[in-house]
This record gives sequence, C-alpha cells and structure tokens, in this order.
Amino acid sequence: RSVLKTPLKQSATSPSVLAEIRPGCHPLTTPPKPKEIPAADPWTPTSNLKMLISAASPEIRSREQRRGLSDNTSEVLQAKHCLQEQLSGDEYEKSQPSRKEKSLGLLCHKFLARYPNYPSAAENNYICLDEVAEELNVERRRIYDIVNVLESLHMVSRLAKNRYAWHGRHNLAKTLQTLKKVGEENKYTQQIQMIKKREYEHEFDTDGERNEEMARSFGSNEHSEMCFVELPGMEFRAASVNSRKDKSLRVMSQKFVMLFLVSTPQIVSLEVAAKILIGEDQLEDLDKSKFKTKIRRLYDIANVLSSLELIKKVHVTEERGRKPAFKWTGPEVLPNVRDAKLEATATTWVPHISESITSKEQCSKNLFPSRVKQSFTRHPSLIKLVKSIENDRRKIQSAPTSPVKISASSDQNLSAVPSKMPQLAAISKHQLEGQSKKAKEIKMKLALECNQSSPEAVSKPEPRTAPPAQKSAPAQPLGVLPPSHSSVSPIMLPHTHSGVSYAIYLHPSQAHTVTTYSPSFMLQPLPCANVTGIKSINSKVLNKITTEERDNHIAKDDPRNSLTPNERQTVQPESMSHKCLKRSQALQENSLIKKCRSDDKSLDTSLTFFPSGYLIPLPQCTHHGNKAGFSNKEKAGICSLQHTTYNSPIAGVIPVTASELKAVNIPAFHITPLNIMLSPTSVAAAPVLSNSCLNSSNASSAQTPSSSVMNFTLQHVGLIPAGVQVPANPVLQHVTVSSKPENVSHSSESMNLKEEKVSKNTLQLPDHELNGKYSAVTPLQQPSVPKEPQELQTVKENFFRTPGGPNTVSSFSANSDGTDGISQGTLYIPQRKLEVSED
DNA sequence: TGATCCCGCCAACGT
DNA sequence: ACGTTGGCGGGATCA
Repeated sequence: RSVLKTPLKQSATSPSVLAEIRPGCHPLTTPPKPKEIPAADPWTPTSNLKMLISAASPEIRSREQRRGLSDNTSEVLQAKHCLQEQLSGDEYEKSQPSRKEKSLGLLCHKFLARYPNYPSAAENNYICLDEVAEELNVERRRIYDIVNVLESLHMVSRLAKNRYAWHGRHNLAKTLQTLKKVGEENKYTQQIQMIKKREYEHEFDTDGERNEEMARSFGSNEHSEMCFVELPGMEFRAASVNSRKDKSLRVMSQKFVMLFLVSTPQIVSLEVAAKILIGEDQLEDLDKSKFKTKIRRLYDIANVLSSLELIKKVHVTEERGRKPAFKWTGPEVLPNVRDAKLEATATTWVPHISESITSKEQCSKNLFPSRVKQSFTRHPSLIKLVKSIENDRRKIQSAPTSPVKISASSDQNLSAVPSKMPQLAAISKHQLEGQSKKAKEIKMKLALECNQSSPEAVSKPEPRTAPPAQKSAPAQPLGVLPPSHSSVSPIMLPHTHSGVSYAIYLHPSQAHTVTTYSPSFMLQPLPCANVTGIKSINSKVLNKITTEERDNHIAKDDPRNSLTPNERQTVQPESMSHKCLKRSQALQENSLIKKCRSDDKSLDTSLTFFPSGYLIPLPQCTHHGNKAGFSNKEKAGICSLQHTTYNSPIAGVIPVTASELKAVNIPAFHITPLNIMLSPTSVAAAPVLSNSCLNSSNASSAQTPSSSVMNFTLQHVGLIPAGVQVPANPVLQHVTVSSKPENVSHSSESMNLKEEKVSKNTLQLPDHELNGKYSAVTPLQQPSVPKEPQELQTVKENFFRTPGGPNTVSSFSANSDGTDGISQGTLYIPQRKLEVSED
C-alpha cells in the first residue's frame, strides 16, 4: 500500500492541469499529479488560489489548456484574467495538486457545478458516474462518496447502475423536514444532551449515563433500525437499486443532518455526532478504532454538506478545549406540522411549493406514521416492485440519453463555494470568468435551444422585452404559481445564508449606489448583524472581523483581478458573486422550471396537474400521486420522460413562442454571469429589457468583459438573476444599477465585510422581512415570479416596485425599517454559550 | 502533534 | 467472472 500512496500517482505528464485530462483515461487512474512542479510556493495562499481556480473552472480550463502549463502562483492571478478572455494562460495551472486540490469538498463543488440547483424536468438530469468521474478526473470511488451523501438528501436518486438522476435542491426542503422529524422522533436532541453531559461532567457520572441510556433506549433502539429515510416520492428508489444495506454513508449522512436539525444551536461537533451515530448502532462502546473511522466518515460527509453550503466548519470551545464542529447553514427547517404556518409566513412560497409541503406532510405521515422506522425502511416486497419499476425506467430512459450536457456549462454553481477558504472568493472570480466561458457555451446551447435566437440578440430581444413586462401575465406559469411567487426554493434559500446574503448584498450595494437609501439601510443591517449573529462576540471583534474580511476581500480583489478600483463593487462581488451566481443559476433553473411548467401546461394538463411537477423532479412528483408510491413513481418517471421530450422542443420554441415564457426562460439562462456582464453594456443600450439577458449573453459570448466589467457583472449577476427571474423588472434594476457605478462604492464594501461572517444572520432577516413585506406589497408580481428564491425575487421586486426604480432601495429601506425582520433575525443566532469560531 | 481526510484495497452485490 | 458499490482504515497532509 505504501506504494499506492499519493506520491505514486503519476505525476507525470502535464504538470499543471491535471485535471481534466481528457485522454480518455477512463480508468480511474488518477491523473498525473503535477505536484512536482515547483510552483513557486508550495502553499502560499496564492497557491491555494491557484488550486481553487483550477478547481473552479476545471473543465474550461482543461479544454483550453490540455497541455501542460506552467505554474506560477503569481500567474495565477493573471491566469484568472486570462481566463476571462479565454484562458489563454495555460501557465497558470496551479502548482501542485496538493491534497487540498483533491479534497472531497473541492471535488464536490466541481460536481455540483455541473448541475443546476433546481433542474427543470426537461433537462437531462441524469448523472453518469463514469462520465463524471472521468470528467472530474477522479476515481469513481470518490464520486460515490459524493453521490451517497447527495442521495441521502434526495438530491439525486439512483436510477440504475452507473446512473443517477439529479434532482437538485427541489426536494431538499422536504427532505430536511423529514429528517428533522425523524431526528426528533429519535430523540436525538436528548441523546446529544446526554453525550454532552457526560463529556462535560466527566464520563464518570453514571447518572448522566443512565439518563443517556434511557434516552437511548428510547430513541436509539427504535431508531437503531432506522434505515434510510426516504421521501414520499423517492421511496423505493434509493434502496431499491442498491440492495446493499445502506449502511453507512447514506444513513450516516442523514443522521448527521438530523443532528443539526434537532439541535438548538444547530452546531454539532464531530465527536458528539460520532458518538451518537455509533451509539445507535451499538450501545456505545467507545471503540477507538470505530470512533476514529466514524469520524473519518463524518468528515467525508461534512465536506459534501459543506459544499452544499448546508453546514460550515466551526470550532466550538468548551471546557475541554476547542473541538471541531459544524454549524448548520442550510435553510431553516420548519416543523412539519407547521406547514400551514410556514405557508402563512412564507406566503411567498410558490403554489407548487405549498403543495409540495402539504403533500410532504402527507407523505411524511405515510412515511413516518407515528413510528418512524418502518416507514423509512422499505419493505422487501416493495423493493421488488421498485426494482421492477426502476428497470422499466432504465429502459425507458436509456433511450433518451441524448441529454445535452450542461455539465461543463454549469459552472455557475461553482460560486457556491463554501465559506471555507477565504480564497474561495478568488476562486469565485475565477469561476466567474470561467463561467463566462462556460456561460458562453451555455449560451450557445441555450441559443440553440431557443432557436438559436440570433446570437446577438443581445441588445434587443424585442419579443422578450414585452414579455417581461407581461410577466405579470404569466398566466400560464403564473397560473401555476399564483401568488406566492416565489419559489419553492424560497424556503430553503431564504433561510440559507447564501440566499440571504444574496439578497442583502444586492440590495445594499445597489441601494448604496443608488443613494440615500443605502445609508440607512446599511446601517441597520450592520448593527443587526452584530447583534444577532454574534452576541457573544464583541462589537470589536465584529469590527475586526469585518475589517479583516474586508482586507481579505480587498486583497483578493486587488491581486487577482486587479480590477479597476472603480468597481469596488467587485469586492463584494466576490463573495457575492458566488452567491449571485448561484442565484443566477437558481434563477435560471427556475426559469427553466417555469418553462417546463409552461410547457407542461401547454402540453398537458397532467403535468399541470402537478404543480410541483414543474419544479419537482419526477420522484418528487409523487406528491401528487400521494397514494401509490410506485405508481406515482412510475408515473413520475414517465412524466419526466415526457417532460424531457416536451421540454426540449418547447425550450427551443419558447423563445419564439410565448413571449412570456420566453422572457422567463431566456432570462434565466442569461442569468449567467456573462450575461450579466454584458448586461451593463447592453443594458445601457437597451436598458429596459429583461431580454437584455439574451443580448447580454450574446454579447458576453462575443466579447469578454473587462475586469471592471467583471465586477459589475458580478453584482449584476446577482441582480440579474433576480431580475431575470422576474421578467420585466429585473432588467430594469440591473440597468439602473449598472448605470451607476458609484453605487458600489464603500458602503458596499462595508456591507461585504459584514456579510461574510456576521451578515449571514442579519442578512437573512432583512430578506425575510422584505419577502413578507414584499409579498404583502406586491402580490401581483409574485405570481409572475415563479420560483425564484424568494430573496432574489424580493430584491428584484423591491427594485422594481420602488417607484424610483433602483431607488427602490429607499423603499427597500423603508420596508427594511421594519426591523421586525431583525427580530426574526435574532432567531438565527444566538449562537450559543459555546463559542464558535468560524474559520 | 492532532486534525483532516485521501487513497485505494477488497468485500459485498449485481448482472 | 466480471463490474459496480462502497466500507474501511492506513497513513499522508495540513495546520
């Protein structure tokens, strides 16, 4: 084995790019590790950046650079720039592939980048493990690690051998609710407490242990059997294919997530998690090796969850000392029961969502009647059925494999990078650039789909423009999604820091730029953030942090992009950019979804039938057909197939056909950073149109934006997405924003800083508020807006709404002033007695 | 050092 | 018999 060790990997060939070698080395052989290359520093931050960058835009890079490249850290930055254009620089290849580069987290990001968070039914949502492994240049084994975790969240489901279906985050909310419920039933909370007690109190106290045992017997025993938690829609699937007992990863992942969902601070230390997980299976026996192994697995899972931005690493300082832990950063999960409440609060939810919820409830009931375990576990007989069904599906699906791969294009997601490395921001930029390329590709694809609307339509999407305005008209889509406008995702997104952050950032920065608004707005948010987020932490700390972050950002920015100062905006953009990108993606996705929906509607009532259907992948469709799981599934499968077919055609048509649809759809696509980038310019030319998106996209494709443009773009991206989603309005916003370079300015920076750590909490609040307000204020729009993440929508809306257009900000602030949101914010955090240090 | 966690052997499964 | 999954833990890396 010694041999095997890392060193062995071939290093070989091309030093740099290892990644994406396309040589066809299917065989897992890991690509040559370039390590040797002396890239300047082994591990300077820059080197990390390089890595990140490479990671970020692997595909693109790989393509362009297939050959080797040189390496220089310094070059990295340049490389980034180069990337924008094309990647000319091969040189940059990062230096060594150090371990980090190979990290599961990074790999996961790459993986996730290939797929939209909210895939439409139409898209080819299937995942071929071999392909992925090859493309990502990793051993298949690693892909399993990722997929297994994703599967535990029902973000993917196994279809067949080597094949998985990608569901993205459509099911996430539901899954999390379910997991939470199960976790509650398992009394994880108590178990956690018990364990903590012991630890704290010394293991000695028997009493504590007893209690613990009590709890255990209660929960764990029952649960011990708890297998894989399935969603209504997905029920059989998961298990069906892999008969292999879902022993660990999957289940472990679910349990791990449950721990977060049931624990109040939402912070779980690895140690506790490991103990609980072990405990369940066997009364705890502190078996060291076992414990160690468990920890290892948890790291694996944590890395994936981190990539999903559901958790982030923190350190909890306790009496004992600092312990590694993870903090839940994913969406808030509401209690199942409360669905109604949720709906109420989150009026924003899109209809389909609501349905999903309700259905979910039902499902949950079914799944987890009173007793969790059985429900979760599949019955053997069922399994058979499932299998047969699956087989059928496979057959069916096998036929249609023509999927267009978005994979490469999807980089957008890249941005999603977790908070982890500060460098990520840099990466994000890179990614952005890379994305631009990809975006181009995507655009291309989209264009194709869209009839290939003239590439340059950029400036004028005539038809579309109208549509956006019409968005209100969204009759079709809207019909489906009436009031709540927002999205399914909203729940998830909003809560999610990411979502929040987006919203916040966008608003603030823009707002700032806009003017007056910014000040007030800014001010509020910050304080809030401080208050909420870091109670324990002193204001000083906060400030310090912020400053640090700021510095970091700046530093990053400077070095890398060396963007023009003007665009200070960029600064935020980095972090923002990721988010924005994501959002944009989300938006796109949403748009896609919308398309699908529209298509569906047009196509069939049946589809229409499933409100959720649009959004939700087949599996999910089950909601609709609550009754029989399989039949549903089958149906779902069928539906999906149909959808795909429909969609593709429709998609192509869309642009042409329904203006509305077009608008929606297109924008979404355009959302890509490139678009954004372009947009400014294009916008200037044709400010109003949402259509601009198309144009922008085209334009972008045509030309690469300057670095400054990049900056704007980033912001815009965030904006755009939002705008995009919403047909008409968004565009405007962007335009306005873009028009005002100033806006970015300082205020934005400050905002940015805050954002990073503190902000999340605070940020969220505002969004929520906004959302609520928003919804209240402009119900109409909502309908138009389909599923965007609420935040985005809200943002957009705000902009839109505000009479002043961008000024909306002011309105925004006004809304925001409802500190109520803040109060909510408080929710977020009281991080806890323990000190949590992020890092 | 301890915290992370990559790597890939090899068994369980499937076909 | 061979390919796919993925449990598992050594030991390399990182911090």
